[in-house]
Amino acid sequence: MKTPRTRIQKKNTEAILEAALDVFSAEGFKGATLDKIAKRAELSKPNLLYYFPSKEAIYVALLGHLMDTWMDPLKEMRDGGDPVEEIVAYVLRKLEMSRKFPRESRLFANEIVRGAPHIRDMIDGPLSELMAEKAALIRGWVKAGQIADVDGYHLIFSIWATTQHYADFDVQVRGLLRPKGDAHFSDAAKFLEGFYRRALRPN
Amino acid sequence: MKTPRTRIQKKNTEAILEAALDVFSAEGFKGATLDKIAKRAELSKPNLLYYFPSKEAIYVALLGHLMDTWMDPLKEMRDGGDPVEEIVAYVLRKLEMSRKFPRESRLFANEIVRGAPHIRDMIDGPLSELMAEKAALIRGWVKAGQIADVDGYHLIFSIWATTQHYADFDVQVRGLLRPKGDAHFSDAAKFLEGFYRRALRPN
DNA sequence: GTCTATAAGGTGATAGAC
DNA sequence: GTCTATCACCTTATAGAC
Repeated sequence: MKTPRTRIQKKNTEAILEAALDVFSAEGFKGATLDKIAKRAELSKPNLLYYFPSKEAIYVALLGHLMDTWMDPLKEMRDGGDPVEEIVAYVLRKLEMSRKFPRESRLFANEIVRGAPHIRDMIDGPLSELMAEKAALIRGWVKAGQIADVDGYHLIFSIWATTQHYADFDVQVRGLLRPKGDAHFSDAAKFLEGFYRRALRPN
Repeated sequence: MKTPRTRIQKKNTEAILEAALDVFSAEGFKGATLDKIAKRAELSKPNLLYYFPSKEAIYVALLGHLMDTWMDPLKEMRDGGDPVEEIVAYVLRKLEMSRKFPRESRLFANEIVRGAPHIRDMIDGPLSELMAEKAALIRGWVKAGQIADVDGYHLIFSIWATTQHYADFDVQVRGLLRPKGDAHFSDAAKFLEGFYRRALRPN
């Protein structure tokens, strides 16, 4: 990505990333074309390639740009207060991310289903460390008898899975529930809250 | 798909579908090429197109071929016996599907993330009916006080999400757990079994 | 039924004018 | 910085020999 200097450059760079998020999340890396991204960003195709050297560069910039946002909700799960409430709060934050940022969720889903060729390093590095830290936190809660005996890794996997499902499989969820707008998200929140509360309650 | 008449035709048709499952599940519809499928099926590219009229025809045949297999575990969840055990058994069947058929899971994941352009009818038709039936079954169990008060649709979504996660996000799961082979699946089974049992236990 | 050759169209990226 | 024109490549699909 060209480091934006003028106001126009900043605006165009942002327009490109916004358009790229639209197209890559909906069609995957291969399915996306520079034509579609250019049209949505209201730029010519060569002009896209003035700001980014290649299609892959746009994709990588987008993933890097969003990675931190994606890991933030988990970072906020901390010790202090009631562990069950801490975990339930994380579940609800993550579900809210699915509601507000479904394209971002699908972008990562696409990338990981394909074997995560562009973010392997992120998974093996920063995400792995964050995961280890939070799994240890959960282990501590289990040992202190504050929550039921669960494995931290699989608990977090289950939270990712259940919440991202509403973004990644949106079409299926809507096809089966036929909700008006996002109405089903409050049902999902109610379900998940009760579910995790019961499953985590000690003894 | 050509209706297989000779032994050779049957063998080739199967080889094509097997190769197509490999390639489509790993690369998505757009990312897959006839070259890759032909090479893996050990046929020439025009020979592929002798058996199937187009790339899309192979893809559609594959999805149709696998749809029933994919819905079967849910069909087997029935009334009779302890409802909690019935649901837990479904969870474990579904997890076993993720272990044994990860490519199939990723094929559907790819398709649905992209908006399910080829299986919309299946979702709105047969799957919708099956879902309604099983949601009603769960509602009955709730009303009889045999399981905790949960919404059937969201319960089934959570089961799909948590179990398919181990197939669809396999790379991420392995990157974080570094398991030997499929060793982590028994941990996942243990986690999910305990989790659903506690969450569903009435009062 | 299976092959080689190739048509036809799309796509990422570059050249060069302005 | 942005555009028009275009190249080089890849991919689906077909033609036609055997």
